[in-house]
Amino acid sequence: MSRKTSALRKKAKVPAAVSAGYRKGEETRQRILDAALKAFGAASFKAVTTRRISEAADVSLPTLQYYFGDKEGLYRACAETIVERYRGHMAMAGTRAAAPLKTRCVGEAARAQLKAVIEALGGFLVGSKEAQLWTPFVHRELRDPGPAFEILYENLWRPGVELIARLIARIWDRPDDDPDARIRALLLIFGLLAFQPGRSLSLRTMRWSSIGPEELAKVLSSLDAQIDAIAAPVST
Amino acid sequence: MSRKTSALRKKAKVPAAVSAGYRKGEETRQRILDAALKAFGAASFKAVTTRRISEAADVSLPTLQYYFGDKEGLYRACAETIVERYRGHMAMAGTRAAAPLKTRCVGEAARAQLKAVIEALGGFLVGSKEAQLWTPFVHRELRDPGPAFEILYENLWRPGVELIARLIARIWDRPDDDPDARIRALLLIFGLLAFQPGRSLSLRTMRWSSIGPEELAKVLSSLDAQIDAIAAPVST
DNA sequence: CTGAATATCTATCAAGTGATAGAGTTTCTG
DNA sequence: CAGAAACTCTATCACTTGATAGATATTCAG
Repeated sequence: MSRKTSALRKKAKVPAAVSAGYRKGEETRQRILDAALKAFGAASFKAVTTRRISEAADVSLPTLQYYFGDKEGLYRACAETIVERYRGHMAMAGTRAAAPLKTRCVGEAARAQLKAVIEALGGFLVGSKEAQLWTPFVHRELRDPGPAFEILYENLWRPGVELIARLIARIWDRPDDDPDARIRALLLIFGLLAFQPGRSLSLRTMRWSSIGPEELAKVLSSLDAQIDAIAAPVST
Repeated sequence: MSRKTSALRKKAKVPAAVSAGYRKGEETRQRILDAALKAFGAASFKAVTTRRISEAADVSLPTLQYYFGDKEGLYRACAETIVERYRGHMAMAGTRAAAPLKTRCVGEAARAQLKAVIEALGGFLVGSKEAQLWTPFVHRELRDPGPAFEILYENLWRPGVELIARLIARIWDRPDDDPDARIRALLLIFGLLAFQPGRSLSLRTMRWSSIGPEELAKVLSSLDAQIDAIAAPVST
């Protein structure tokens, strides 16, 4: 009877795998997912072939279909996995960051919080080995929306932007959904993204050979300066 | 004998077309190029099929090979075309912007220049109908380098970053190649890019239905504020 | 230990892809 | 008006790709 684990498996035609009773191929499923994550991180949906993934995962081609229905299902599963793992990674920083929103922190307190959030985000994006892998996937999908857009937008992008926009709004002592704060948040985040999705460009521009703690520190310092300089806009 | 027009045509096996003496299919070549530009703008290299391009250009498949050798040649030709047309579009702003570098403009003068450049760039990226088309192409290629990376990097990215970095350096009265200025330039440019390559994300975030003159003005206003806030960094 | 559910494999398919061969058609030079 | 060069087309190939069929192996509850 094999009940589907989580969400509906695309066409549900082959709910397959990871049933209730006994499992063992769960490991296989994970192996495939890892290979897919790496592959889709490195190239576009079309450019990645299911065959190569199956080879990397050391399974036979049909095994992919068995576990994920079709290529798109696998792709979607990757997005879900990223969201899950991201939550794990940012748990600490996330808690530390979401809290002050409930609190009545404004002005300088918000500014400090914002710096902390940016630092955490920067540290994750640049420092984490896994992020290195997902980032291309996430941004490729976000920039030209595909089957996984909604998942990533709702669970990664939106919460992130929302958080930062609110903190900026608090610095200005404005309502949480202030449009100017949103713009500012976008500018800030995309700036940071220069050093991850845009890493290859930044490396060349800066004549760095890699972005380590030292380089990251310089970037964060620049971002801090930018945050320090955030003052209430002239008009709305 | 048909001598090749410009650069070596990939394998030069089929230098073809656009020879010296008489031509007429130059128009066809252009038609193909336009179709390819649009196609490669909308999807990745792999995702675009030469057939679809040929259909859009209303020619037969082999015609593409005749003019551009192979798919990659066509792709490269697109990059070259973008560079050319970009030069045309930014001629005024470019001249207006490159001049002050020779001049001994510093401090506030440089700041004003920087604003002008950003405004010009923003206006082009968001306003121009063509930019709408190229931007995805350019950034996809720049973010994960393909056959056209060098062309685009050297002719679009590098000059742009260089210009802006220098202007920032002048605001600080620092040497032209100041690393902090470079970082700042990257942050600034990527921020602006939020509203073009990252357009779909920004639209959703801002709850805008499009980015017209009104929206652009708000973005530029925010960028201006950011430029106004550029003060010499604490340390190097 | 047995048998049903699960897991995985070896072909094999049908569709689509980039590219070429080679024959016609048009276009301009002399 | 030749006739050579440029242009464009109709097949057709060789190959890749995602997916399925159907047999086989594995696993675990009882």
